[in-house]
Order: sequence, then C-alpha cells, then structure tokens
Amino acid sequence: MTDTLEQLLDTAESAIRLRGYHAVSFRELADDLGIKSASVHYYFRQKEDLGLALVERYKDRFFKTLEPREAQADGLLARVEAFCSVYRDALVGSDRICLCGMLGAESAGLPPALAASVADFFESNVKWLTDTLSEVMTEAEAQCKAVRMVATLQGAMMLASSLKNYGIFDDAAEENLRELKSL
Amino acid sequence: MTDTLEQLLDTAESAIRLRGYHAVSFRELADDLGIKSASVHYYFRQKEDLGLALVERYKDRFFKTLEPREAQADGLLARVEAFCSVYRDALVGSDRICLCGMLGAESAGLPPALAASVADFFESNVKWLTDTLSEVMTEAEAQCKAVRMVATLQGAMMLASSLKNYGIFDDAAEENLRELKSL
DNA sequence: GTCTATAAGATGATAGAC
DNA sequence: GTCTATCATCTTATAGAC
Repeated sequence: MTDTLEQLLDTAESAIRLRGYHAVSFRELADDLGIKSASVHYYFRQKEDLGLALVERYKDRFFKTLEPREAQADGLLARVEAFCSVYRDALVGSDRICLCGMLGAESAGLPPALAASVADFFESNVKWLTDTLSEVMTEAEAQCKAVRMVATLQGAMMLASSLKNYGIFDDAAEENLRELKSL
Repeated sequence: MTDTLEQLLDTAESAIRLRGYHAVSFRELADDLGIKSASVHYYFRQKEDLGLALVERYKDRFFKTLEPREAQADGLLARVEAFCSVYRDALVGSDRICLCGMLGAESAGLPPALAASVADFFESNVKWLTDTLSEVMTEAEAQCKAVRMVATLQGAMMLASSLKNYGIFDDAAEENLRELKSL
C-alpha cells in the first residue's frame, strides 16, 4: 500500500494530463483518495505547490528513464530512438499526453513559477537532443533538428490523443527517425 | 464598431487560446465587453455552444485563409509552404497557439461534441496535406508525412509559446520544408 | 495525518423585468 | 439585447479539534 502523498501525486498527474490544470480540483483528488480536501492542503498548501511538485517529479522520472536506455544504446540512432521511446511509453503506458505538453499549452494561464518549470523541461529535452546530434553535425544544425524533434513528439501526442489513435504518434515518430537514418 | 457577437467570439477565442477552455468564464468575457454574464448566455445558452461556435469559425477561417494562398502557390513545395504560413500567421499574429491545439490537449476534459469538432479540424489538416503530398509519393507515405507535419506545427506552437521564442517555431517549420526540398 | 466547519469568492445557468 | 436578481454548486484556502 503506497502512502497518501504518492497516491495523491499519481492521481493529480493522471487527472491533469487528461483534462488540464484548471479542470482539476483539490476536492476531486480528495474524493478519488477517499479523504477530504483539507487533507490535500496538508500536503500542498496551494494548488501551485502541487503543480510544482508534479513537474519536478515528472522531469526526474523522464531523465531517470532515459539514462539507462541511453547507456545501453549503441550508436547515435539508437540513442535518439531511446529518447523517442520514453515519449512513446509516457503516452501509451498512461493513455495520456505528456504532463508538460498539457501544462505547456496552458502556460500563459499558470502561476509563473509553474510555467517556468515546464519551460525548463523543454529546454532540457532540446539540450539533450542537441548534444546527442552534435556528434554528426554542427551545433546550429543539431539544435534545429532537436527543436523539431521535441515539437513533433509533443504535437504527435496531442494529435494521437485528440484523434484517439496511437498509430498517429508512431507514424510521426518513425518519420522523425527515418530522416535521421538517411543522414 | 463590430457587433457584440463578433466581439464576444474574438474575446473568447483570444482567452481560450491563451489559457485554456476551463480557465475562461462567461463573467470574465462579459467584463471584457462591458456587459453582464447573463447577456453572454443570450448569445450562447451553454459554454459548450460557445466552444462549438468558436471551433467552427476557426476551421472556416483557417481554410478560407489557406485557399487563396494555395491557388497562388506554384508547385508542391510552395503549396506546403502556404499551409505552414497559415500556422505561422496564427501564432505570430495573435501571440497565441492554435485554438484547436489548446482544445486538442484538453480534449478528454471537454464536452464530447466539442472534442469531436476539434478532432475534425486535425483530420481536415491531415487530409489536405496528404492529398497535396500524394502527387509525388504513395498515399501511405504522404499520410505519414502529413501527420508528422501537422504534429510538428502544433508542437512547435506549444513549444514556442512555453519558451516565449518564435524562433523555435520557425526552426521546426523550416526543418519540415528542408526535408521536402531534398526529395 | 485527517477531520469538521467555515469562509470568501467564482462558476454555469435561469427567470423575468425593461 | 441587456439588465437585475438569484441559484445551486464548486473552488481555493484556513482555523482548529481529534
């Protein structure tokens, strides 16, 4: 039996990734856990604090999932494939888009600190890919391709979710890799 | 002086594209227009009706903007560039992401009819690009590239908005076209 | 840690006057 | 068309008991 804090984070992440930050309330999360909303406030004084904790946890998890896959990958293409596979697992494993994809869209309506933490996730993503791709091209070229790849993966999650068809994510992601292979 | 309905649609679209469907209220829209929320209900009985009207108007505007640019474009590449330019103008002209990009992310939390109308926007987008690209490749290949292109444009809007840097959209979009040129 | 109780305000929506 | 008035409900958040 997981403790309440962990259950709370899981439930909140799941709800926000499905419907967005403003569509999720402390009451609803409390109901899901069989507690009262005042108890949710015990863990997170404000909703913003919950959001910040969720994004921090999400970032940690993302890179902790990526690291061993990267270490095991043989060659540039395999490392980029590893990166894409973390995205794919996030989508397919939860039937939800990326937490930061959702919050990134809602950015302008979020508490500034939360929006900044989300932006940091994207910067880290782009940096990781840029560093990886820089092995075989100039850094400027690598950054363009890195930005495009993160944009494609995020957009493909949103599209696949709206159209209720994961094949769409795979089509877009494979197209990404196909281009890299022909390099 | 535009009439109230048009002002209402403009204000609502602007607010939703900035902060999301659930972060926008009838009261807030009424305040922006200097009227009362009961008057907003005169135009749209439910919030869902407003959402539906917004997406319909957005779809119309998108394709009415695209058509003359398509007609004027010379060759496949120019036609795809025309498509991308409608996206770019939507982002840069309003300092906001695509209405359907925002609602697509929030899809699972929206009234089903609204989510369906948003999905239809994406299907139309993919169909237009698939038909265009089919001139020079198989339809299966064209569809993969079409899906990827819409995903990239949508994701790039979200990224550019989160990172507050339009250069990011341009990098991703140009990368899209570069690939097409080398075909 | 979790509860009850409560506050102050927002929200979608309606009835009916002007 | 726009208003006032009102509703039931939800929301974030706090104080203080157990």
